[in-house]
Amino acid sequence: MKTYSISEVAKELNLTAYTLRYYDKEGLMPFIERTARGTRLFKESDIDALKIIECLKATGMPIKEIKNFIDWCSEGDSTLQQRFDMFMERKAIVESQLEELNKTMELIKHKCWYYKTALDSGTEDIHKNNKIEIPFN
Amino acid sequence: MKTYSISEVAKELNLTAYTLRYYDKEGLMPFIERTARGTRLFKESDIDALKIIECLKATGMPIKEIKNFIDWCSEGDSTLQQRFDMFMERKAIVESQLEELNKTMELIKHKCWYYKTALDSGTEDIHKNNKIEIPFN
DNA sequence: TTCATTTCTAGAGTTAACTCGAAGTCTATA
DNA sequence: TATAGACTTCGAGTTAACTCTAGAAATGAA
Repeated sequence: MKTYSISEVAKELNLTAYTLRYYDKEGLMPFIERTARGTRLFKESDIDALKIIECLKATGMPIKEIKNFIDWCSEGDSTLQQRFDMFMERKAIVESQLEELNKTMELIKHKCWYYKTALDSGTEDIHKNNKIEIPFN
Repeated sequence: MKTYSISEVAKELNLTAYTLRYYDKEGLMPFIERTARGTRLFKESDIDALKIIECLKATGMPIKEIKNFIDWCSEGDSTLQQRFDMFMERKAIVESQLEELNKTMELIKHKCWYYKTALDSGTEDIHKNNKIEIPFN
């Protein structure tokens, strides 16, 4: 079975080897095998697991909570409910993050328009005293 | 003109007074007026400006960069182009954040399905050796 | 008037997530 | 055989963004 070195994995996941060792130190990678000399050997399935970890990080989950999930995975079927609940909770969180980010986008777009019209007229004063019609707010 | 105390503003924006003072210390609020005794007096327009600051923070912009923008605002029309460019750049950044977050959502949804089916059958083994058809990946 | 509450500043402390340096080992090539 | 480069651990250092403490001063209610 093909294995990968820490720097190969780091490159693939756009992380550094330092970061991967830090994750290991924090208990996120109990499944990684080692050579007799202690060098980490990453399998394809380990890279997949790291992608899940990156996914959870992307939802803003702190590393200590991700570790709980990893521990549940090691404990087997008795923790299926916790793991399901966790992902359902994450889903709700990402939904509200998307909502928030869409609101942010609307405001940013409004500002783009605001500065575009200001640039066109040469001054921000165009937006004072109702000198221009505002299409949205 | 109605004014607000620091704790009133903190409450409205879901921040703490500590955080607002920290923003002020970092130069994000050069426009806030003070009483003769030094107490901050927030106007409606100050709250609006703080909402823009929160919006920029929501895009992941660090406070030092937000300060640059605040400084440009104080400099007047000569910085309109920089400010326009900045918001256009933020727009591109939020677009890619939305894209990323949508991908994250897909993976999370997949995991919800994965654990739902595992729970239904009582074991995660259902997902080993093609025992179940995977609708997406 | 006394007591609680709120404000202020300066500066110290906290936390998460890296990020790196030092010192040592192992392997592959010149 | 030596020497460059990748790997290891341990522990220290960094950074951003708060978060709080201390001590002083003002304000408002009982």
